Amino acid sequence: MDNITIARLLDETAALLEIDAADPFRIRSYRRAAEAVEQQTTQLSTLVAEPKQLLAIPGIGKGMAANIVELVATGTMPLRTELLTKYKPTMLELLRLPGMGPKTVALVWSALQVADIDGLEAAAKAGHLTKLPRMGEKFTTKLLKGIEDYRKNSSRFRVDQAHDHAEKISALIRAFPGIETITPAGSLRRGRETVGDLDLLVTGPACEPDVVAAAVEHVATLPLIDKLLARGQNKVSFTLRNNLQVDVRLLPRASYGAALQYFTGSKMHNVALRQRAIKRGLTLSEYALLRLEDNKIIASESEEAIYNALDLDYIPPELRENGGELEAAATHALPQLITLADIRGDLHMHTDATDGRDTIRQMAEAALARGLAYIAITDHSKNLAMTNGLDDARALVHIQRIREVDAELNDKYEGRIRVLAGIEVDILAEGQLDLDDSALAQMDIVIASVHSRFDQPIEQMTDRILRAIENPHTRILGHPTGRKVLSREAYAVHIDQILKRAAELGVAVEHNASPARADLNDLNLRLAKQHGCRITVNTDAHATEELDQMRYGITQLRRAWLTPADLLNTQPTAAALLTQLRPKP
DNA sequence: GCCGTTTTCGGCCCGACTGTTTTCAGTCG
Repeated sequence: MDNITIARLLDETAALLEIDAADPFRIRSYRRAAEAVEQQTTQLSTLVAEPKQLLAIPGIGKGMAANIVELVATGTMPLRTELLTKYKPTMLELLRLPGMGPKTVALVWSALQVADIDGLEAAAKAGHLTKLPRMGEKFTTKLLKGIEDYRKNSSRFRVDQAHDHAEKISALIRAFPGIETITPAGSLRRGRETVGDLDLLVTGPACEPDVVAAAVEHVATLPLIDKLLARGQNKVSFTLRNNLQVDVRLLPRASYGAALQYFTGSKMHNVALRQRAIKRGLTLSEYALLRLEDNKIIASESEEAIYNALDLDYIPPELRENGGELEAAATHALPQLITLADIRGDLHMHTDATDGRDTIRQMAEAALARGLAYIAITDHSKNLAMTNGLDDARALVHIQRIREVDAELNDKYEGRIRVLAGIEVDILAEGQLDLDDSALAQMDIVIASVHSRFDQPIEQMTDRILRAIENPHTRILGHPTGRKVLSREAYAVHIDQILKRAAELGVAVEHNASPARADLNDLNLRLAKQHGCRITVNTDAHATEELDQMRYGITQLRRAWLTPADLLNTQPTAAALLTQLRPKP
């Protein structure tokens, strides 16, 4: 049993305890243990013979160590087994629906014997829920919408998770001699926020037709395969334990480019490309670009050769959506897309002063190691009580500390990294910020973000954000997307008004690189560019390694055709950046 | 259930917002 599975089972147990109305602190220790297990780099299953080593992990005590030993030995543990006799495992899924917490899940179970999503939907439609305490018309409507959204999204995986799986699988495949290149294709390569399944294209000497069978055998017997779906001459399909489907194709060098092009898509881009080929007397397939009259191979080894043979500049995968990229490539008018190296600073991150894990200095040095020239430390303000958010007094002490670290590092690294002092303030219901102007006046960067749910009337939410950006201290509007309670259409109207006003005021709009916030980001970026907004891409990191999430932000920016000039934090220095922000009042 | 001790048990991140209330429980961040 691997750490991920142990963590999942502990987390599930926590959820079941919640439904069982157990001691909240006991629940929390199961959650914390799950997190701790997930972060471990060594497999705990190799440590169970030495429980002392388990106890060394913070958050794992005697009881939890016994649980882990039991899990590894038997696949389950007594508490979990006991809870599962009282409740159904499908109830865990109900907790993922908006408005459904442990109390409500327990209620519909005891009152209606409803334990899964289909049953809940039926009960809602039949009007059975309104008979229950605290559940009325509005709740039912919202719930049905939530179920619809959940079904739409639950079969897809977030890009960062898909990326991690791709890395893990690739490492295992690469262990086979004669494998040289493994590239994830499909929507992952195009930089979509979510992917349906994972396409891995593999090539190298071991993939040539006469020897490929051995490599196929290696792939079909990988240890992480849950269900083997299909196994052909050069293709293996399987699912992982989390139901992610993986298609691995082993291809000879000669047709690798054509295959990469074909399986990267998108479908619409490929259709348009094949039409272009036919007009030129050529035909494009997953094997090669051929001349129709004599089947002569024109190009197949590389994507560049294929695009060039069709009189096109090379089109980066992120643009392949049939959204004008073919026309632009034909006239040498493709934009010089932003790259990770263009990003010089990151303006949104947290430290151990609130809900981050690392110190100001650690964050700064990690940023320097990633080639950044400046960062802003922007911890939470007091309204986010659960994060230990800063009140005015603590915020002022904190920026004092930031300035000290900035001075120290400025000396130590000769100005190669600068640390700006900031705060991420919360936007309250009436649109006011939750710290005093006198404190905000001391900050280099004030990010105003909504943290509550987007389920109040949308006009009210729009109004709330508009008021917040009118505050002259607001320099950046943080992660404007909220949670996915809104329809795309309603969100478009809402964000359009906000971005228009932000552009007028000179308030920058944040593109949050964290994949957890990726919903609706494409709309934000398109409209922001349209309105001439200043855009900044930030990680919102809570630990040093989360600074690496910048790469996901970059692909989304590339998908929106953004160039370095479209972004604020491509400015070379902190001083240059500050001149680009809305002036302090 | 974990932790750090006053080594035996008390403390453990808290407050805004919603819907259905008629004074608040539940969810969420």
